[in-house]
Amino acid sequence: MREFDEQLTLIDSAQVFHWQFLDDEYVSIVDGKVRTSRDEDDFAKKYFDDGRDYALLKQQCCAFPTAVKAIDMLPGLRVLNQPIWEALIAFLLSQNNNVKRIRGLVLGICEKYGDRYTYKGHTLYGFPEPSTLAKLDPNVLKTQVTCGYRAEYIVETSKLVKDGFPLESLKEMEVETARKEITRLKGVGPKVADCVLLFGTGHTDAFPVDVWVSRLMESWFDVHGSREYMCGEARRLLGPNCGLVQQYLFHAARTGLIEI
DNA sequence: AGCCAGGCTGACG
DNA sequence: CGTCAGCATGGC
Repeated sequence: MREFDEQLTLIDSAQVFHWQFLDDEYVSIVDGKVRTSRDEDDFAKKYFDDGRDYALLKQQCCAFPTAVKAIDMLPGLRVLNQPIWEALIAFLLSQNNNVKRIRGLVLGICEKYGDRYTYKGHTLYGFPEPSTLAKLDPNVLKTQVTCGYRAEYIVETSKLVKDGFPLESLKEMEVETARKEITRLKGVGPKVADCVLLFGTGHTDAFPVDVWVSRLMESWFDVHGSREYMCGEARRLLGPNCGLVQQYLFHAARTGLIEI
């Protein structure tokens, strides 16, 4: 029996956008299959990050009271290991956007172009394949999903992935190498890259800096400068699991749990 | 009503 | 190398 905060991790944390609470359980289509938070197969163990010592995280950043506080205030928050493709599309849509709308866009792209599934009388939709999105006219996508200028990023990226862009091999690379590689995709800058690496390839040392993290780095850690600089400082200060810590910090800041 | 959102691109110094 | 307008859309 897995113990973690499902509402927090799967719905509220903004690391994934296509889970739903139906009847009495959390359900999604992940990698082409119906998944629930109660699954106990090997895929689920990896996806839900079973086996990680989350208590150890606190120890690793014990020099930083606010980090410890954030971790203490959010017990049961986990960092998922998502399929890279799904994380990539979701975070392409996320840029310069708010969480509520990102969820709508991700669900929209699944409903419009993904396979349909039936689970206990509910209809669910999976992520569309790269080849499916690669065929779309960006203007049509823009009309059907209202993702604005991001439509071109989605289609361009889908074409490259369909034609063999090696997403899986990112897992074997050092963060900086993987980062450089994935930012070749149009619409993938430093921040989106770090989200894909943190949530999709298991790079726990990827440290996404968005507007919230930028603010919190200044006020909680007294780190000032460009987002790239903050990124490096975070790794230096918080260590090789700084990405996992980021998730606690981000949520604490964004929800106002801890005052910026 | 107007600023903001899990930013990026391309242009220009 | 750093800076910056422009970008689509909707939440609040």
